[in-house]
Amino acid sequence: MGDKAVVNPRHNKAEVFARLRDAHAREVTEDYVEMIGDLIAEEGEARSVALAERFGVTAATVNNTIKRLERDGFVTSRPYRAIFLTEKGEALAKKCRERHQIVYNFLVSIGVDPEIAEFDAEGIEHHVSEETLAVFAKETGRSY
Amino acid sequence: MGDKAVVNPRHNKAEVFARLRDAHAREVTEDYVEMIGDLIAEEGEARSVALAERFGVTAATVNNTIKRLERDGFVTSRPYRAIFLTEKGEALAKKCRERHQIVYNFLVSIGVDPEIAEFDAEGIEHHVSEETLAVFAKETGRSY
DNA sequence: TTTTAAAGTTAGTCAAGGCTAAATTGATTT
DNA sequence: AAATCAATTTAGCCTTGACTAACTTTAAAA
Ligand SMILES: [Mn+2]
Ligand SMILES: [Mn+2]
Ligand SMILES: [Mn+2]
Ligand SMILES: [Mn+2]
Repeated sequence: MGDKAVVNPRHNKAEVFARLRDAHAREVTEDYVEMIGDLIAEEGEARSVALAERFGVTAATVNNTIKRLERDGFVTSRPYRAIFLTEKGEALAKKCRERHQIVYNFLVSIGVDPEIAEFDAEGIEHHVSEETLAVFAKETGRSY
Repeated sequence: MGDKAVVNPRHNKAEVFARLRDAHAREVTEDYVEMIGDLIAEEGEARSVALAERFGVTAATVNNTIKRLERDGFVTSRPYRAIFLTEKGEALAKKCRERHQIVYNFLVSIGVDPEIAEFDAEGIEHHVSEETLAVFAKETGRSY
């Protein structure tokens, strides 16, 4: 009787959180390659000082992060020189820029103030699956 | 002539990322108080072992986190006993549970598969401002 | 009531991502 | 060519959030 009724274990919650932790681990990398790409496009090159200013962190923090990105094959750099994206880095930057734009456009399209959308998109983008992104893209610009 | 054209500095990008880092710092706390609340509701009490199982982390990790939550005034606990939410913890749990539900419902309502929505909502919820949340709530259930 | 198993704790390690302060290098002025 | 200034790097520190391995306590079985 009763039997603890394991009616619907559905899926392990643990899977959800494992994926969340994965997304987490990629966030800084994604924002950096995107920003490095932006800087190269806007100013011709990406310097540490510009990254530090845009992210609001110290030069030392940028240095550490760039070393990590280099280790992971997303950028190349030589001491006291500018930072460049590898092909792998450019590919990721492109993906992230497009994703960012889709999220931002979607938020604005449903009525979120553009200023607010800019804040929220910066975080949301890292947690949007391909599937959800596709829905966002499809829904954007609809007349509600 | 030219003058470097500082046409539209708008707001500092740095603000956006500062807020992102803030949201980050709150994520684990938010997921824990929500989960502790769920466990108390579902099973009468919140034990470490259940938290470890649901988050997919080790018992040691749960222990560390609970100590931090206790330090920050969200929970109380005594050695080898269950974990309880303080009023502050309950208030946060309630807010997070509602927010989580609104995000999840919204995703499903625009056509995201419920399984996928469960994954994405777990991350997105922490990056949705009050303003965006209000828009999500309003848009949910519309006929598109 | 003793034994055993499960739950919880402690100690020690690690990587990411922040910081400050000090040293170094490169670029611009004088 | 020196001197100076800005940019970058290095060293050392911190917290969070993860782990393993070993230990302790509580609860359940025998
Ligand atoms: Mn971002
Ligand atoms: Mn971005
Ligand atoms: Mn969450
Ligand atoms: Mn949640």
